[in-house]
Amino acid sequence: MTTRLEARLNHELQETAGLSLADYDVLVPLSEAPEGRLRAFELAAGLGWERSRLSHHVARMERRGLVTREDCVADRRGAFVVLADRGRTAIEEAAPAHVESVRHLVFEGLSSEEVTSLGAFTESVLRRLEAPVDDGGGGSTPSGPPTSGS
Amino acid sequence: MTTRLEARLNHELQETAGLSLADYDVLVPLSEAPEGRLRAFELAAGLGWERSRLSHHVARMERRGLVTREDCVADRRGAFVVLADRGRTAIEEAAPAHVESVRHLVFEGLSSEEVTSLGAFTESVLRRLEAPVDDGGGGSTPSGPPTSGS
DNA sequence: GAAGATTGAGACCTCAATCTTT
DNA sequence: AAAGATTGAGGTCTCAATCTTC
Repeated sequence: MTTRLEARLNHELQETAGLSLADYDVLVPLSEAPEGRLRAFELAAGLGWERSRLSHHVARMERRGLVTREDCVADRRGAFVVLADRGRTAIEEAAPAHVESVRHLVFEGLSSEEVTSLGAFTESVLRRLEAPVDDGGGGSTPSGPPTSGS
Repeated sequence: MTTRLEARLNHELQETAGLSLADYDVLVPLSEAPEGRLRAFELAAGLGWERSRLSHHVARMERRGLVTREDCVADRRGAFVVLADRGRTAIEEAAPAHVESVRHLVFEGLSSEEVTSLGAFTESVLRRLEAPVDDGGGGSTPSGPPTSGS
């Protein structure tokens, strides 16, 4: 279900403003940041993305004129991702319809209690995902130290 | 959340039996089908996949010896996807741990009413996704017959 | 022409290696 | 050595042709 939902939202954004869902996810925090700039690692962490993914994605977005990259002077290893005019325009045009679409497809007809319990559910799954991997199926190792292998 | 959940399940399957989640999804219906054979279009429809996606994926799985393709004699346009021995072995080895993993990560601690209402939620979203796209943002078409076009 | 299937191009994501700076 | 970031390779998915058969 979530796969199809994302596909649908992706297509709507594509037709509305020529953005993918991933583009949208990148543009939102940028548009809310002071001066439309964020350090790459902060952006990646906020999105829960790998650095590498952000780097590739920003490269593609840069080619399309949605964002720019700038070197960071304070920490010369670092880089900023900066919202470009085209990016600002695109996100401002896309946002209202996208928000309404999510409301309609996902939240319509849900009571606020249902929304709350849905939120609690996703939180509980996320907690279990953060928890250390306890090997799931093997079963035969009683309680020894984790085998470092493979 | 679903993205991370899928990533986790994907990794566990990979380490358990060298399968991706998509491989698993293909192998399950095959292993339940008579003689381990299904027409490609049935398999695709059952999975909710595009034909093209299935074709690419089956090609990769065939290289790894998990499935085979056979021409259909009754309808010479068609093709069967056939479960190979390696595929049968892989799915039988992977299934128990995978099922347990899903149970643990997703359903653990949920009451049966919560499971029911979660199911109802996903169904209602799916229904809205099936429903004709009503254009979301434009708003200027009053109420005419649905435009037949794309 | 429509249905079943395949193919190639392009976008996307992950992993491991790499480079620079701290 | 560790942190920030980039790069290339390889797997994956979508879209738009294409091919064959109905």
